[in-house]
Amino acid sequence: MIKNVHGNTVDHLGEAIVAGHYPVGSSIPPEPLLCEELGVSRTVVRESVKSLIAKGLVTTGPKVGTRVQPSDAWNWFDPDVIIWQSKAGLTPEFLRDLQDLRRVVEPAAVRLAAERASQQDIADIEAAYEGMRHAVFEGGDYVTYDLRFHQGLLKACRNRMLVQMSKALSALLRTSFEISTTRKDGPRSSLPLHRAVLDAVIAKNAALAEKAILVLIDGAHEDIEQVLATRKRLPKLNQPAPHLRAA
Amino acid sequence: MIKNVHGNTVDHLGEAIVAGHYPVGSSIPPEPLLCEELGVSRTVVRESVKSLIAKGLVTTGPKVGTRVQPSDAWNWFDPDVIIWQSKAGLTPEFLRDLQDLRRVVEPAAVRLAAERASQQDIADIEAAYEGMRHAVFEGGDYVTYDLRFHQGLLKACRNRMLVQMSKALSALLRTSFEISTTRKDGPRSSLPLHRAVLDAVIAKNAALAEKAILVLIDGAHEDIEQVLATRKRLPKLNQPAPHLRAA
DNA sequence: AGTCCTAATTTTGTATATGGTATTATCGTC
DNA sequence: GACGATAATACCATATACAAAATTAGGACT
Repeated sequence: MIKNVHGNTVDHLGEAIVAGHYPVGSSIPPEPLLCEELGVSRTVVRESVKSLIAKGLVTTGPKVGTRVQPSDAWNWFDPDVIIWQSKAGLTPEFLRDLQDLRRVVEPAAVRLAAERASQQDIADIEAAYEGMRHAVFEGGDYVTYDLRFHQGLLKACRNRMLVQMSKALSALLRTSFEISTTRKDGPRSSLPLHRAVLDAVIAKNAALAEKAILVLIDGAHEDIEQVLATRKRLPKLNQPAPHLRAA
Repeated sequence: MIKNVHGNTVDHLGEAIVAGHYPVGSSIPPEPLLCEELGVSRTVVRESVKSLIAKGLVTTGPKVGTRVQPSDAWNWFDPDVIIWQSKAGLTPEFLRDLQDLRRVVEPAAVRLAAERASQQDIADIEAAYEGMRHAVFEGGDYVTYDLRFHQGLLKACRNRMLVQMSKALSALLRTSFEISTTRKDGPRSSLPLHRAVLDAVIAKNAALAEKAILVLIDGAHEDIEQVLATRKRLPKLNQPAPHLRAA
């Protein structure tokens, strides 16, 4: 799990900031303190902070310190930021935002995919579907293939920005999929829905594909809400603060 | 224009990479070379490279050097990356991707805005519209208010991810607006279209708002294509290579 | 006593030097 | 000719020194 000092430091600081351990607008401990706190050199701290700046999480200035930016200032499509957010905990607001985004992006993307998908794109999606089917009936990693399915759809748009969004969505969807698939019959029941989307894309029927994926998205959201409702601990979980120490 | 050594170095390297000055998959000059080439210390180079890693433009490794990643690996929603791409030149592919994205995001966003916009949101958009009107009839910076108008619409969705997208789109739209508004009657003719969108949002008529903004988007795209057609120099401009030296 | 200007302090910004480590390539041996 | 050890390369990490900038405090003047 250990990679290098820099990566670990960035992750540690990023998680802490996203989790809200440092109040927004205020300064995080100055560099020397972070050094001995994390047991790394100042160079590493500085390079890590530069990475955080690049992701929009903080700003720096002489004497003013390193201030954490308000949450709507940072790059929500950065995979790292999304992973940190997922680790910090899935707030209801976060899930609602994600659901909005899916409903905005995926239907439109599927329309484009239906128009533009190449043979190779369709083959990739088909392979992902096969993986899902295999996982349901004979065991395997369902989530990975589910992700690949949706990524394949986004890739089929042949649009760099939508592909980028698929990368960001992947990090988002992984966490939500892992929740929604805890429903015992979730994967099995969603399988035909995926099939419907794929068939519509193959048939180049944009309208039908859009309709099919909307069913899929809303179903997944419903699953998540049900799962969250059953495992509900706190009605309001703003800072779940798992505070796991990254030794 | 000069800010600090780090920012300039990041910009310089970022622009060079996005502009394609370094072949994809190959290595950029090793750190010592970059130091004397840019006239900065290794510390700055290393911190800058860390920023580029954070934006997904490069990967590093001992001995392998700093390799530029394929273009579909970097964070296209990072404002910096988008600005660099805009500086490097607007390729037809880039404009097509942008047009796709606008058609995907903005109509859906306007639907949400029509449902959720608060009084403050509407007031902000109204103010932006007023700025546009003023710019048209009495002179002023049209593009800035045009941007603010569209940003206001995205903000009205009350969704952090869509807000993030509005930031990215802003960088994109600024360049395209600056092109499309060179058409003498462009702003004047698009003014009523903006008004129609805003009115539909105020009336909470989601369907109408969506229809109105589609007209707006397609009109803008048409303007851009016409302008590009008249100022066409090269049919294929992959690497405009302005190669401006950031002294 | 209040206000403004100046200076000191704190914290980040920049530069340089040094040793370590991992990867790759080359050379030698089997 | 193929495999393994060695050497070179380039990033990884640390330590130190100095500069720049902004805040804060103190002092002087009104």
